Amino acid sequence: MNTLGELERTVLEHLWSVGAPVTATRLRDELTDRGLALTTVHTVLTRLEQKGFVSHDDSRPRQFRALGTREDHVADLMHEVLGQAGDRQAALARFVGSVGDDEMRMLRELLAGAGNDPAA
Amino acid sequence: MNTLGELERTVLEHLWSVGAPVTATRLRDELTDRGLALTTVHTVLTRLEQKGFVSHDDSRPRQFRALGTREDHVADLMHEVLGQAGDRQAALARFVGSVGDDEMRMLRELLAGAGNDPAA
DNA sequence: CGTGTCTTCTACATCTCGTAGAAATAGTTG
DNA sequence: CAACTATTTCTACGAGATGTAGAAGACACG
Repeated sequence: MNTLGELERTVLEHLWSVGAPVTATRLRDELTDRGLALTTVHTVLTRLEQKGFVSHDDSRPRQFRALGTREDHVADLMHEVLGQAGDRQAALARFVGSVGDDEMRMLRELLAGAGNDPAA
Repeated sequence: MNTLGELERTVLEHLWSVGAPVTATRLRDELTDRGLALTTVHTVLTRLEQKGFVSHDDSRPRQFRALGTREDHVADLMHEVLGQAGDRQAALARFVGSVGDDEMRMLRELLAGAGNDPAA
């Protein structure tokens, strides 16, 4: 399922935050703290691509970009997780029951906005 | 995070569905399809215990039980996942936006029931 | 065409997980 | 209590995932 390693997540996180296509070199330079070799970055990017999180064009210094946003990804994961529950309603209930006040308000607004016609 | 292997999940799933403490022997017998050795079951139970999902008493044929329910677990995971989002609201929005009508209704009811005082 | 860069291949160490044998422990029964 | 059987704990190993990168191949530029 959520099969992403530490480094993979870090790299993907960067791609998400940058929001635009970037080169492997640039990624390596922005992750200086880890002192990674350029090839390492490439390997990770390739794996992320195989997993469907990233894609690259064929321009010379290859440009890598994330497919989808972090929020989309999180929403997807939430659905996957919810799918594991035997009783979805019970799980949702506990989830909703344990969100903070802020989020609770937020949810109400969101639900108010979404197609709110019981008899569509 | 959600670090549970296939077999680990299966066993935990069983513990959840049984709802009561069970012995390793019984677990092995209920998972006949996998033809597991009793020691394998023990190993898995031990690992699940180390991960905080299971506990056992010290009666002779040890009784293992799941800590928490499946729904609680799912709710927890949803929170963990949501925590990964940079913009929680955006993530929640996408999540809510992609739930089916049934779930949507369900959510409305849940929110209606929960402490609904905007100015507590 | 040579040189530095970028990309792809290949490799390896570590960790997790499935799986279980061997050894140690503890009741059970004569 | 001794022999036996059921349990539990230790230890191990193979496969797959992930972090990490060297070596080799492909390219553009002067």
